[in-house]
Amino acid sequence: MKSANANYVFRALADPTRRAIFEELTRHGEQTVHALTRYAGVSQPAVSKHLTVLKRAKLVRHRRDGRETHYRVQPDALAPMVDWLNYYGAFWRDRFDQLEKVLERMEP
Amino acid sequence: MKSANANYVFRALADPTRRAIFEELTRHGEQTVHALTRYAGVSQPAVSKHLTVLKRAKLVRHRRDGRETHYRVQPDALAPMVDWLNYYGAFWRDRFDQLEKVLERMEP
DNA sequence: ACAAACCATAACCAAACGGTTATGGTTTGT
DNA sequence: ACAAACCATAACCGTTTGGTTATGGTTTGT
Repeated sequence: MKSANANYVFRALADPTRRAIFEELTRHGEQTVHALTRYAGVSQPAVSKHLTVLKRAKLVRHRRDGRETHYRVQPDALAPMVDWLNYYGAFWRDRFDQLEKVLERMEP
Repeated sequence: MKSANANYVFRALADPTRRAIFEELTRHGEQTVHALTRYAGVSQPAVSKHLTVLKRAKLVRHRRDGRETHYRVQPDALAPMVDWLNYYGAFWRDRFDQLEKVLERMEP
């Protein structure tokens, strides 16, 4: 099995700027490269390159609309990392701690 | 909050060789550098350096015993990554998919 | 006592990385 | 029609990274 994508996902999220972009897209939804550039604190080409890396990992999708390109997260792409943690990382006790948090969020 | 360790954890696990070492230690328990070197397919100094990076992220601990050093995983150190996934990654719908897997594994 | 085993560190190297500025292609507004 | 806005790509650059070989310090076995 050993999804070749797992590598891309782990690599993509290793960089803090890339994580910040992903986090921003998660919190505030779809955004243009321009908006992300203002947020990220680096140049526009740098943001474009980061988005390319995130795209390679399928962590984001893009949608062109005229002269602007909107990016949004594709959270399913985190599956390899989640699976990896299920397997090698988290033990049952931790899992259940997380489950409690999840349930708390469901019925506040 | 923003644990500075999260960076180290994400970075450490970005490299496939390092992930392989961590996986090996998780599956087969504590091992010497020599054993890990045979497994990893790179030179012994390379393994030592990888172990240093994993140590920096607190993903492994070492225990000296005579001339050999035994390494073992410290899975708690994965907490920042688990937290991150809880927060930015998986939403509760996905969580339930995972939960099913967890339950399947619990009672086979 | 001595040779061999185990490991970490140093020194070095090519390649990858993350950033920059420059440029060009579309698209939009006037 | 034209200038400006938006984005991607190219070209470039210093630093980091992942690997190597060389070396030296402990520890073990004989």
